[in-house]
Amino acid sequence: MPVGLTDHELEQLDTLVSARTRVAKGESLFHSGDAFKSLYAVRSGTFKTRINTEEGTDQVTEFQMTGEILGLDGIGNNLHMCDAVALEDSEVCVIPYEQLDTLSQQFRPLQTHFHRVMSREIIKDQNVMLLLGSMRAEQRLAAFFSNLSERQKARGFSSSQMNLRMTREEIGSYLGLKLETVSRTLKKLQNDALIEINQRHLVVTNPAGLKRLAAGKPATEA
Amino acid sequence: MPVGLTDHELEQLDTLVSARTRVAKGESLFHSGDAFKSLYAVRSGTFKTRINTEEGTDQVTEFQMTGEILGLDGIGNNLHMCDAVALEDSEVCVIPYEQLDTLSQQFRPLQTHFHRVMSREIIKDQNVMLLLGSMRAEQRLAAFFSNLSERQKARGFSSSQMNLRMTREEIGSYLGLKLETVSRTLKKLQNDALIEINQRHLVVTNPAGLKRLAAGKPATEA
DNA sequence: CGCCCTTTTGATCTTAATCAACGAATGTGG
DNA sequence: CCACATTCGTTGATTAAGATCAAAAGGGCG
Repeated sequence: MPVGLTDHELEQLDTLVSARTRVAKGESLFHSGDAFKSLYAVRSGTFKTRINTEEGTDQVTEFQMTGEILGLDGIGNNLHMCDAVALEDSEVCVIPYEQLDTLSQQFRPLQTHFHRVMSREIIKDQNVMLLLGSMRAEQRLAAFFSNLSERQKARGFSSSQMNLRMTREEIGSYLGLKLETVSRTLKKLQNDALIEINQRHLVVTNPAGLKRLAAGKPATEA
Repeated sequence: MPVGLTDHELEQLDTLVSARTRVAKGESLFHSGDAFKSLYAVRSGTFKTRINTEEGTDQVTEFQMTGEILGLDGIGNNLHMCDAVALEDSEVCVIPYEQLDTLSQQFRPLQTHFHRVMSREIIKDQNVMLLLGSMRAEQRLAAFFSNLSERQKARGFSSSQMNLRMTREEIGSYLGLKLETVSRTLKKLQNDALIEINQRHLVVTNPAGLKRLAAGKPATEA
């Protein structure tokens, strides 16, 4: 976060993220249509965001882990456009948006940082569009696990071993696949010795191969 | 745009978007990997943005019409993450990002507006994710044309009749379909009397039906 | 322990991709 | 202005990937 601030400024920044909320597994942090007041930073746990279709079905748009921001889509219309649901007991920092905006006016580094966060969200979404628009099932799952693995690593956890917090159906919803396809494709990845998966426990046995597959290359070195 | 500004402030805002650039059909405004310096607002014409995959294939992420903003994905890493290509002879306003940031610090309404623009980009992308993740070909094209139609209308043009600026392949790339599928599906929509399409000339003969189809309902009223 | 949710597995069907050929439009240079 | 080349679009036949339908096995939790 920004540097070179006075004590008073730091204090203000501190108050910005002082409020915390617990969200139990299965509970929602906000719903689509709710008035937008705050962004949220995940302090612990995992969330999914879910967009509702007119048909009644819905689709997972993102999984958020510790440190990631929830609610950016609310700014546009002062309304949340998705549901945010905790996949396990979780805790978030509440970031009142008015206050963030005000502080951004005062501290340019905060503004700069915030713009980057928003832009990176756009970049991330466009990468998902790429995945959904042009990858096959195997590639999608390889990309998904590679991404999870990197995010785990960035948080100081093992990149080769983790417990998935989401069901096959949620993974499928995010990746544009049916849960049966997810299950079958996982087995295929396991047969190819890229991963080992047992229920929710994932072991990445061949990270390089997984990454190559995600990039559309054969899993075995060319 | 913001109101309640002094003459001096208005002048500054004026200089923000004073520079214009022409981009000939087929030419690029920027490329993926280029240093990010400016955002661009389309003054006239049409662009596509295109993201490159590691496999060498690429995918259209967006079509931009008059008034829409190009380059938001550059902020995150100070690097453009996509190519922007003019689909016809076009003109853009150059918005130097440094300057925009500075002015945002001074004029809160500008900051607010800019945040909304970014957030709406996120919302839009997530709607595309929904399209790519869970709609069938017919639905995707119905949604695409409904959207185009609305945007035309918002610009004061006919919502029922327009000239497409993009090829079948570009439409397919954007919608996650092959060009042959686009062609066939267009014929199907035409047979169902929802549209008439002749080369690039599109007539929406049944906008309500098209919208229903886009929403996953049957095109004919229930 | 029993119930329910999740996951796996199998058989079949549907959609869109792929391969292939042709026709239509656009643009270029002579 | 016309002949040619090139890009773009349509159409047909076939294939492949994933969806769907169905059933059973495995885990977790009250």
